[in-house]
Amino acid sequence: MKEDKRELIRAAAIQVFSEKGYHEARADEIAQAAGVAVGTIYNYFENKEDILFDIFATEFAERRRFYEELRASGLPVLEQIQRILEEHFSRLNKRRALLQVLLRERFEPGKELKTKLSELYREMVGYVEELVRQGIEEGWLRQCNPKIIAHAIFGTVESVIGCGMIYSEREAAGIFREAPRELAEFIWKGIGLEGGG
Amino acid sequence: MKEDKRELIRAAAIQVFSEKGYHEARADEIAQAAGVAVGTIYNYFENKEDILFDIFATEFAERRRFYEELRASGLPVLEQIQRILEEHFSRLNKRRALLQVLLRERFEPGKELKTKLSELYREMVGYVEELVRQGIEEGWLRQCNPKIIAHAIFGTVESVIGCGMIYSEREAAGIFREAPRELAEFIWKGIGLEGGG
Amino acid sequence: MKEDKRELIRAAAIQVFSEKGYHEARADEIAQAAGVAVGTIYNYFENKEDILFDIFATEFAERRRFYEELRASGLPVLEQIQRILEEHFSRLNKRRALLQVLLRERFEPGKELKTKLSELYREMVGYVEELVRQGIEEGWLRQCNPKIIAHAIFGTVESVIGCGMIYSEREAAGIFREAPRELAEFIWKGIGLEGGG
Amino acid sequence: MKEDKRELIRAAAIQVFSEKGYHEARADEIAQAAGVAVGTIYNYFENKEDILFDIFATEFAERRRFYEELRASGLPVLEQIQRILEEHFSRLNKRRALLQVLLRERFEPGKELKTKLSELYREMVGYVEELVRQGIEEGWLRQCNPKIIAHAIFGTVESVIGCGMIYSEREAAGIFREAPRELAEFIWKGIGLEGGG
DNA sequence: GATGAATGAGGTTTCATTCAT
DNA sequence: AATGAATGAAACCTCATTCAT
Repeated sequence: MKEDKRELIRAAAIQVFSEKGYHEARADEIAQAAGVAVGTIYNYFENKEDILFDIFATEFAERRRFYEELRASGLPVLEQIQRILEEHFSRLNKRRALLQVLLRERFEPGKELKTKLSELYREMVGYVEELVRQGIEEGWLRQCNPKIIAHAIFGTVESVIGCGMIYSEREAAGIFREAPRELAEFIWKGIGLEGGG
Repeated sequence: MKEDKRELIRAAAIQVFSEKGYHEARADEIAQAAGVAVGTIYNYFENKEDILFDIFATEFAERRRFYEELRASGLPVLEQIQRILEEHFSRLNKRRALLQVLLRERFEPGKELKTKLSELYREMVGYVEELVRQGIEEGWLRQCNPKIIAHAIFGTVESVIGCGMIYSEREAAGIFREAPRELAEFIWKGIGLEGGG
Repeated sequence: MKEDKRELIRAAAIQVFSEKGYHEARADEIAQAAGVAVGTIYNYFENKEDILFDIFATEFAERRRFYEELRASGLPVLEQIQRILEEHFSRLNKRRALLQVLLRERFEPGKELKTKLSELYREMVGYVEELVRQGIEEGWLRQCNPKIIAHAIFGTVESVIGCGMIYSEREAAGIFREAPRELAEFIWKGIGLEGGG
Repeated sequence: MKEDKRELIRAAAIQVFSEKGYHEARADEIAQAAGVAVGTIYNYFENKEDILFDIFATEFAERRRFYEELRASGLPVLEQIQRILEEHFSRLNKRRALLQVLLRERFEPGKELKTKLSELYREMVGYVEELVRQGIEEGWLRQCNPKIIAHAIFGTVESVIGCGMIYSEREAAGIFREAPRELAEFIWKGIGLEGGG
């Protein structure tokens, strides 16, 4: 019940943030989108920033869980990376608004939020960085700088999310359909052993 | 003379935007950073949005010129891509603030600005897309979706700029030093012909 | 039963009002201090103002009873004034919070509340004024303006209550201990017949 | 010029605060009373609290100067006390609104303001306390607790100011006319040597 | 009668923009 | 052309009060 309302507001905020951006999103709009009064928002969140932070924290908690299950799975590193991409893209359509918010606001400055979001983001990239590092050690991946490559991988994925913001709905849909396969191959060839498979 | 002052304000705005983000940047701060009065800003720019747009437009005009010279150069496609990366990274350190602004605000919504920025961004990616398309046709690059791959390339590059915002100065410096070589290899292997080089 | 709850809320309100002042006191805080839900407050009081008014009215009703008993007692005027001071100070420690509220909010404006409180306050002072007037008529007190002197007497007493708000607990305790004797002498000499006693 | 505007706003605030009390006074009302836009207030003051503090600080700085000149004057203590009362009452009519604000809000709570105002108030009373202490030492005044008596003196004076808030304009005027003489006598007899003069 | 989540009017404050100097 | 004080619309957020449970 209580969590329902909080969830409702978060969902509305994701929608509005994705349409207008965090700064352009007005508290009343979020309230209206959630079908509640403005004041209600503030019964569940400290302030507007807190909503944004909560969106990041919730999503990243979910990802963290996913990554840790994966890590515990004992699957080969390459397969783990594939799973991450699959997972990511399989949810892209359902959660486009969310991902756009994450993409757009991840460097959002403003006191502590900036620091908090940076931490979360670094942690996310950190998981992939670790995978890459293992891959190299285990000889599945070519020699490379794991941090830079991890960021590059995130970058390729994020660029596709960004397409949702600059192309028409129709065009974006096509991109989203093909992107998983295209990117997997791009990344795979980009970091795999030469001539590898 | 007149352009000097305008340039001064733009430079100040880039600095402030990169530190605080477009929305958190106050007109007064920009003025102060530029060493002029607030009112002066409005003698050279319509409004705050206009400054941001001008930053994008100026930078993109420069890139456009660069791309077009490159296109006219008749160099092999692969070399052209290399030149783009070189150009990009060789200027990264001098222009970090600018690139951070471009990265952070490129999806900035708000009426017409969004449309304008999207257009500029699409155009930029379009150049690379075209190169990739040519590369495939000419048999230098493997079969792939040029639009998606062009975005992916942009994504890898942007991800490195983003590092400047989430790591310490020291750590970022290290990343910036190694990134050009790392990314060039990543991209090259990612899109080159198998076993190619 | 019913009155118990009302009493509980009033007591909590006195506490919170004395700590934060009427305006800074939040309905939730009062509820929490009373150990009830916010809604419950509104089963016993019209609104926040009503609580404040009730605090004044209750206290003033008590004082009124005291003054009228005193008046009916037929005691000499001077003794009556002494009794008032005694009564006041003997209860000061037990009811510091209440007296601070009365002191702080007695000129509280706001539509009808102001008028009501002013009336109550005028009435209180009126009792003393009347005593002073009688004292003069009966020749026990020197010639003076009874209204002004009555206010002055109230003022001296109130100033001591105010000490509770600006000095440390320890220092205030010392003041409260000595104040009754000091003020009684001050007032007595101030209004008594010259050389009188 | 710049100070004129600040002065204008302060004066308007005194007026509005005295009519409605600090908490009921709305920023727009102050602006309107000052004949400026709301925003202008915030070019001269941090926030609403800052205006109130400034009113106190300005007035108390003035009093401090007056007290220190007096102290340096070498006048007999009793005369100094008389001068303080004279000064106070001679300005009462011109500055009724100001004094009402000071009276009403001196215990105003709210974070730091409370502490600051308490300090200022303690300092004010401290001057009189010191005078009383000297008076006792020099044998002009009877033995008494200087701190309590200083507060009592302030209390008598404040009570008269309070009359301005509970009586009609007409009645208050009469009180203000007679109060200086009445109070001076009351205080004088209250603290002077018995049978003294 | 008690509860406390929901409400939304209304307050303070910010800050892009203007314009008289 | 430069200035920067003045502007006031608009945003965030608070909190007294209500009312369904």
